[in-house]
Amino acid sequence: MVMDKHCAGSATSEQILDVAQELVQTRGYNAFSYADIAAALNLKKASLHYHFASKADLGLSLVTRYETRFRGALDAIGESGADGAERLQRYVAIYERVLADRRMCLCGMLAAEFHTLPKPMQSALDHFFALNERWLENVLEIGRADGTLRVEGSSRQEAQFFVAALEGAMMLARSHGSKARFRTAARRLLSQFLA
Amino acid sequence: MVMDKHCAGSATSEQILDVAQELVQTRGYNAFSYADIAAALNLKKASLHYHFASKADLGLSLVTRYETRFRGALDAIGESGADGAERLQRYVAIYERVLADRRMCLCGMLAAEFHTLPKPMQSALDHFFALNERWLENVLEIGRADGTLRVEGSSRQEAQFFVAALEGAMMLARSHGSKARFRTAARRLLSQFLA
DNA sequence: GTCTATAGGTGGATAGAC
DNA sequence: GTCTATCCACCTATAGAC
Repeated sequence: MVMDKHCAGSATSEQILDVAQELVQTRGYNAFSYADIAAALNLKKASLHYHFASKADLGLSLVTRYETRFRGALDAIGESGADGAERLQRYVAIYERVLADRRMCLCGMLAAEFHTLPKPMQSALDHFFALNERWLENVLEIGRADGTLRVEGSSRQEAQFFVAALEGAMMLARSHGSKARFRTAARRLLSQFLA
Repeated sequence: MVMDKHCAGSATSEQILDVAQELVQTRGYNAFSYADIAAALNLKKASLHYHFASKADLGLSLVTRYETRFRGALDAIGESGADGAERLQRYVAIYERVLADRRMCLCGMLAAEFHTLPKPMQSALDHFFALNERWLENVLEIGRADGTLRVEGSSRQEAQFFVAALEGAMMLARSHGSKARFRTAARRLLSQFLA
């Protein structure tokens, strides 16, 4: 694997991203600091700036890495040759995996803080959601064609609704401290699309 | 009208709450400061502490006032003698009114920041959502009884799903800067319940 | 790559004059 | 009720030694 300058992708850089991601998913971008990360990794605050010059850089790396991983999961589904219904179920399964104890979807959390984020992060977020919606739109059309999904009306709008409902369910389930609550809502959402 | 000590409910206190509410709805609890409010009202930071001793007090007042107003709107619907479908439509209309330019539902925004909030605010949030879900559950049962709503399965779970979908739609519509996007999702959600 | 030290700013909060 | 003045903790970020 090729590393760029500064060895982004180094073990330490990845650990920083791991800790930062958990912090953002549980507390949000505006509620975590370099001090939190340094403490978790037994480093000093200043050392973090070697890997990510500014908090904005760190935040952007967070979103792009998240999207890359997410895209990988979507690609895996696409290459599986599954039918529409199976693809949709696996999409929901990705969200369930993302949602650990008190973790919200990284991009769902950042969407709440949207207007306080640096521009590059906002653009990356737009890109993430556009990717999701495009992918889902395609899945809905596949399912409509193969008869495994019941999709009435615009598949574009249905895809947007699907993402919104999932993110909302995650957010509210989290404040109730209940992963089960998310699962119930997710299955409820899924069931209305299954033929 | 009776005022409590400190004249909570005074003109200035209400103005502080108004500004703070807009700030929380657009930026979140962790991304606004007493300095922001002071600047907007041409006051000094220290003066704000006369009305709200701490930021936690201010935050709590924000949520309780919001719930009181929300409850007022729900009561008005309840006393109207409307059928189930009309009640549900009016519930969605409340959310549409809440959503100004870049404003998210106050409690939806705070739900994202949940684990960083002082305990009293967390309890107030739980209370708000419990109120909403109870009220909605009742409406769904009314609609099922009068034949104006199509509700399959547990009305409790359907009510939770309804709130989650609305909040999620609001959050994502906001990061796209489009109120229209929320309306589309809201109508899509409504339509699946209308008989 | 990580450290110490520090700069420069902002956060919420308090004391006391008016 | 609002002000000035101040406190202290914390923030992001930088410079330079090791």
